[in-house]
Amino acid sequence: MEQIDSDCRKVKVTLPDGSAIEVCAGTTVGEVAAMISRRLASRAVLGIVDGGIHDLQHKIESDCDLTILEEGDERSLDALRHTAAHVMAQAVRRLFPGVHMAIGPSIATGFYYDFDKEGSFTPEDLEAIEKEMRKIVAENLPLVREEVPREEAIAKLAAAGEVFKAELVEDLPDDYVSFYHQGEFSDLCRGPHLPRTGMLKAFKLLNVAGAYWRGDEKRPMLSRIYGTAFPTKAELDEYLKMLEEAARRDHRKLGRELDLFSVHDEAGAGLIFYHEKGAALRTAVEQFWREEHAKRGYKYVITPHIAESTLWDISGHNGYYRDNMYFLNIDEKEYVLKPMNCPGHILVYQSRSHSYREMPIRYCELGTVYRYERSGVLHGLLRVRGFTQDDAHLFCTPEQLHEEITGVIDFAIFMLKSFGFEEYEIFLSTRPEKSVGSDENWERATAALKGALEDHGLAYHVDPGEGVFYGPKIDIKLKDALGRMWQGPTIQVDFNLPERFDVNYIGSDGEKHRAVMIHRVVLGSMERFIGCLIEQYAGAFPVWIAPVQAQVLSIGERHVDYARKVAADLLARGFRVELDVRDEKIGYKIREAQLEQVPYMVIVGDKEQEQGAVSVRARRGGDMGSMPLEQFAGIVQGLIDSRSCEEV
RNA sequence: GCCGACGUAGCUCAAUGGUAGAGCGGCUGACUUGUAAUCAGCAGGUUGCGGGUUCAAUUCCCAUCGUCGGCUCCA
Repeated sequence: MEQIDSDCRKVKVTLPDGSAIEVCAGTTVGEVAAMISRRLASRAVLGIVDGGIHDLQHKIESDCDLTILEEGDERSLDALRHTAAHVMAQAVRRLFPGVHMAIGPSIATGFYYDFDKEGSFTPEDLEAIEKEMRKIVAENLPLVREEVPREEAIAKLAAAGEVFKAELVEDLPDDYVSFYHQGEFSDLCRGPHLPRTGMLKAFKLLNVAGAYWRGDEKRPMLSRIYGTAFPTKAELDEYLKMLEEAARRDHRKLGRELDLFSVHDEAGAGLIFYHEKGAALRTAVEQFWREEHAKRGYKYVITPHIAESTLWDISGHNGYYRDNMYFLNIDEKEYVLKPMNCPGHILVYQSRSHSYREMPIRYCELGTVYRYERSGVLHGLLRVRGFTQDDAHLFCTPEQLHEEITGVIDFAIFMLKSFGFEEYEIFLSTRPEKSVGSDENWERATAALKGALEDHGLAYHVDPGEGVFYGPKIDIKLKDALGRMWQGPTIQVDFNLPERFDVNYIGSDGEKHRAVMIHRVVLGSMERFIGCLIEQYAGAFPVWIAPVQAQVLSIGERHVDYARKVAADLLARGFRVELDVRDEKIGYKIREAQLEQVPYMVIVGDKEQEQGAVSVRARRGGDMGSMPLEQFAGIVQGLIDSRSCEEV
């Protein structure tokens, strides 16, 4: 144990095991680690001081709880990646001296750094940068924190031409800002960081991309390099393997391989053509959707795809949504290809008056809408220009709002669960600065949304002020194979359209009252949902939605008639069945059906033909042996009825 | 839309300025098949589309459409 200077001010440091040591005020976290053990000193990377994460060079000035984090600790991952970002920036500065740095944080999957560079980085540049990074790691430079007065920092950065960095400091409220130095490199940074560059063991630069400074398209376009880093090579390799695995699950790849859908240059970007199998999948989902809506008191309506511009003047879309709309000119009149279903549903509602006794009224429609999306954002099925919303509009009294919202959230969660989605995130967006509707209504609706989430015990994030101008909303975001989030179900309260269209009901007092409207989708859109579904199941759909539920395979020529009979029987029972009587070996046919992820292969040869039976092979379980056709049909029907993800 | 990469047979990918090739798939034939690929032959391309440079362009340049990775926005 180190000698403690007896006349220093003593502070008590409590360790996780409850023991405490006394050290002089000003002792660093790293020095405390060294007092505890030599091993800890060599492995320590960071310290948690009273819950806050700090560098080893952080000075302890008062009594505190301290946890020393060792290399590999999950809680040090952010710092590790942030350090990797600095090392990358240092490498870039060495190789491209004229380049200025913007911002370089750690992110959920790694880190990035934005640079202002003439031209952009090439893949060869990335290799060179990575090589230089390894050199910097080998140099094992210590990262040293320095506090600098704000104004001095701004002057220093401005003098160095680091305008982006200077701007960042301008926006910081503190009197002092911190810099981290490693060798010849220094960077404005809040920290914390690993103690030395040598502790960076496993990293990889992944790709380059353009990114606007501060995400603002009016500001300069910077070059962003993405990379990732892990405590160990094994973890990095595992992550890279996961990326490869994700690429295999990519719905665009599977969509082609499984013959589900396509897009065509001739037709235009972002427009989806469902092939027979994709359509079968979608139809299965839709059928379930319709049944569940009927059960919950929704009434299906059908509205036109185009409507005169005047309708969109009333709704206001012609103003604020115009950039996203497609227009048609017919007989010198302007028509709009509908970007939303709401005005149509309102017209249905408005076609006669409604009593409070009828409320709530729930109209639903699988309504296909078209929205202009900028070319750069299109993405397979997940972001398209023509899509079918699984839409519904609920008209209710203000008093019914809470119950309706609760019902919708319940419904949305039920739908996600039915399709095996367990991972999603919920966002509640509250009133923005510019909005319509009374304080009372906003409060009531926001409370209803919040209350419904809490009733369900659902964790959610609040996006303050991120609501739409017409009302608060809940968004549920689904993850794709790569973990990117896509908005699926959404529930939006609307105070605007009821005003614009004068949507009302007759109350018990015989007077007209303003109805409240809820827009909601419980899947999102069919396109996006199907896309997520493909990735969710990696193409191996549960039997109840599988495009082909069973494929009948004949062994030889003399079994063709029997195979046809079996297939016809299964078809008649309502199953989705395909027949393969090609002149091929059974192994070949099985392989093909297997690659297409058909849940059940029904194999018929001499034995089956004699016994009037079928031999069943499951895509997962393999050979299930011979059984009467009736029995097989029963198994499949059972799985369909229970919407089971498990297979026999 | 912006930044960058990419676009060759249905699919996956070769061909770095000199007449475009493979595997899989497709078609035809032979084999008559028992639980993840039988063999042989044949067909298939105005190299996304349009310009330009060149004696000559898949290859170099420009423009355009599309795809991919991001930025921004949204179901």
